[in-house]
Amino acid sequence: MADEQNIVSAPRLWLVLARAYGSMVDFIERSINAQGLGISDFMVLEVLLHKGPLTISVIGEKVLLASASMTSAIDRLEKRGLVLRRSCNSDRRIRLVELTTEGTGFIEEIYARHEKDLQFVMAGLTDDERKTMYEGLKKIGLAAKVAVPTEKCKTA
Amino acid sequence: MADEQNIVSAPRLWLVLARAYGSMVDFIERSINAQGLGISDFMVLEVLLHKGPLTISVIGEKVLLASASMTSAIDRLEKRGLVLRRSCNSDRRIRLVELTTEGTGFIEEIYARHEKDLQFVMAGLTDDERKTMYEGLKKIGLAAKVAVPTEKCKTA
DNA sequence: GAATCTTATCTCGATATCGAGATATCTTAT
DNA sequence: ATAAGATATCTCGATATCGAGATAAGATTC
Repeated sequence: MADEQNIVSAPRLWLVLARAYGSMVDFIERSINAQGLGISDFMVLEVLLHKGPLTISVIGEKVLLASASMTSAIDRLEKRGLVLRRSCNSDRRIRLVELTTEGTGFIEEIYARHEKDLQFVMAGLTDDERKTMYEGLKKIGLAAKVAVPTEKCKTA
Repeated sequence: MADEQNIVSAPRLWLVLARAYGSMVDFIERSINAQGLGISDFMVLEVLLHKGPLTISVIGEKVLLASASMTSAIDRLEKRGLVLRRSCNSDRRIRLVELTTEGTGFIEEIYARHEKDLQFVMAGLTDDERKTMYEGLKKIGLAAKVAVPTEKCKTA
């Protein structure tokens, strides 16, 4: 089905996209949960590893967490000694979050495995396929972000 | 970046996949939340609409919810009068869940809009692109489901 | 410099989800 | 028929997340 000449309908494509995403998340979680780390906390650490110290709200934008969720995420990581909050003299509203030495080693090792895992899962894709998927997914993501959903026709 | 000749790395492809998924979920939620319906509840109703009455565990497999989550999902929908649980004589462990008349009308209307929304967001994709993405996403999903994450090298 | 607006973070209460375990029922082997 | 195991659902407690509102500090306007 949906093989040779059949057109892939939007709902079918969305379904397979959602399934692929779900399987990927499961897969990634299986690797990460071993260290007692959730995906969100992992993403926070990863951002800090690759971008250096950042404010809580900037991290939140990168990992797509609301401010309330960020507060507890950083709380969790701080309690485990993986990050620390540092106050800033020039702007005292801000708390700059940075990895501790322990946190750096921790996330470096996990991320290295994570990257290998991703490469392994995507090994079956040719460069052309990757390119097409990359562009297509970007198109979808952008369209979804900009689009306004169909309104219910209200009689009022 | 990642344009003409550059190879799309696995992490980049995963990132854009995750972003596209997130934007799509937001988009779909914007449309569905208006009716005070969450994505999971929407999916439950949708499955019932297209497959007819099903047991709780079968629905759970289709919408990827754990049994505990299914119990409360069906509770929510039943409380709103959109579905009902029917006991089964041939197997009294089972509860067959079916749409009420009201539930049927409700989900039919919402799903029609949902389908239009999906088509709109994906309108920019050619048939070839859809096909490649469909196959590629299936590959990724399958690989992720089968794969065993890299193990941490334990010294024990 | 006081009033007002904006921004960054935190607190609180509500919710969806899950894992583990309880219960009831069905199935199978003896 | 009975025991043992499998299956379907539910209950309970824990968790991550969010929205709304509180607080504090910086920025702007008069």
